[in-house]
Amino acid sequence: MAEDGLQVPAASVARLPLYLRCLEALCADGVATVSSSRLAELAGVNAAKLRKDLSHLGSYGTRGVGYEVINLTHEIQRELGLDEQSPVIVVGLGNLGQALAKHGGFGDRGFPIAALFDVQPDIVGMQIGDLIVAHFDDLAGIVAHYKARTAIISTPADAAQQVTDDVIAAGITSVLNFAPTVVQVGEGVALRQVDLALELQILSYYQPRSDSERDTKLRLSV
Amino acid sequence: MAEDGLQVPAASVARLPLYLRCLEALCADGVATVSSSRLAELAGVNAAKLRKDLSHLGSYGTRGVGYEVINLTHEIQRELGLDEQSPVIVVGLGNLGQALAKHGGFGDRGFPIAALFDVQPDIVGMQIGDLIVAHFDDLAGIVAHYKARTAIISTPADAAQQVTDDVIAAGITSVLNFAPTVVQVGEGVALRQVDLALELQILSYYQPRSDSERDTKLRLSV
DNA sequence: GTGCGATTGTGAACAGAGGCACAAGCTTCT
DNA sequence: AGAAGCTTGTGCCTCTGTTCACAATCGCAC
Repeated sequence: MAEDGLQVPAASVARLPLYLRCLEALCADGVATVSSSRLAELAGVNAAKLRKDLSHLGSYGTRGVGYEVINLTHEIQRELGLDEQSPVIVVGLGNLGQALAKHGGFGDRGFPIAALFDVQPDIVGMQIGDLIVAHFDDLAGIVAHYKARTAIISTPADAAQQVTDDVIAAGITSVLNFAPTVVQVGEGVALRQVDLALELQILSYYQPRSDSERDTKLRLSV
Repeated sequence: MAEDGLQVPAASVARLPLYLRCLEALCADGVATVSSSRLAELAGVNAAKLRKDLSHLGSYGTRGVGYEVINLTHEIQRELGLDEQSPVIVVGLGNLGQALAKHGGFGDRGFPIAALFDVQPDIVGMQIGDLIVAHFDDLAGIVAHYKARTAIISTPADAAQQVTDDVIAAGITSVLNFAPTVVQVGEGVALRQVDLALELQILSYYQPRSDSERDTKLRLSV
């Protein structure tokens, strides 16, 4: 099935970066070869699922041996389009936005932060890390200059949709939304939404509760 | 099917907080009643799916009319176990941890931050928001005192598993892990993992790419 | 060169989630 | 009271995703 060009299932795509992170850890430990069962254990998934996920990007394992760590790393990176750097902008530099801007994990993984935007007078002009916060009015030119394709939205909820529309108009094609609201994007724009408080509420359901009509049986989440 | 006590499907549970947030917005706008199609539009989901999700917690709609906003809000809160406050601790107060600690969205939604922990001498004792960062050695007593059940882990990756084991030993039963590594928990502990860089890598796959063997057809994510 | 233990890749069965479409049931209007 | 018009709740079908289990294949030892 190698090189068939057909799309990888969304569920598999969502796990590939996880495998990648595990592979990088193995590589750092000097491990040259890894079996599906070992890698699956590290990633916390079923081994057969991992093999099927990897099979979508071709046959890069060796039967009887396993996967060559470096090789598999590169294949996943290629499949995800991580072979080149992709500059990212951050819009909205409140607490969370500032933390994201200072967070080293993005640049390390091929997503250097190219520019920061806000509209608040006390935030525009502020230095965060190596960057100065620009005014959102200057969005279009800066996005074009850095060829940024991805935007992280960490504005208040009521600004998120407008900001999303604006960054898309400026040429952004991927949006990662941290604002606590649903945003809509048109065709051809990829979107992921992360809501921190929402995660806690989901966890809350799985809390043991003996108080009321709910049975006390525990259920594990993923 | 009301009050049947059977578990709500995980996919539905993950959406309930989303509906809750939309309902709160409607309530703030003074809307008293909402139809499944309107609420689904706000939440960005299919109306039939929304109705099915809600049906898992009983019949709280009125045919021909819709759902009473306040009533439905309370039913979802009850189902998720949000009727009482659930104190949360944060472990690891680097950039991200500090932002999470200062983030107002948790306390507003029933998850007051009860205590902060770190081990770095320059961070322990620091004031963040209203709280002073405690040393992780004092974990057990503080968790017991506040009856905290949920921990947010925002430590470096290499500390995450040990910290997770420790907080569980101290009585925590829900873990929200932001450290960029997979952590394992035993039976009876709920876990969710959020990795920010991972989200960008997933988005990367859906970027239009004309460079290589990949077809250029766009695929939208959720 | 042959056999053996290990591991991949995948067909097939299974489970879970999603969505259509419609009957049931409520409200309102005449 | 009866009819009309909505909207919910849900049976059923489809599709996606997961898991099992095993044949195919590899490296290595002898």
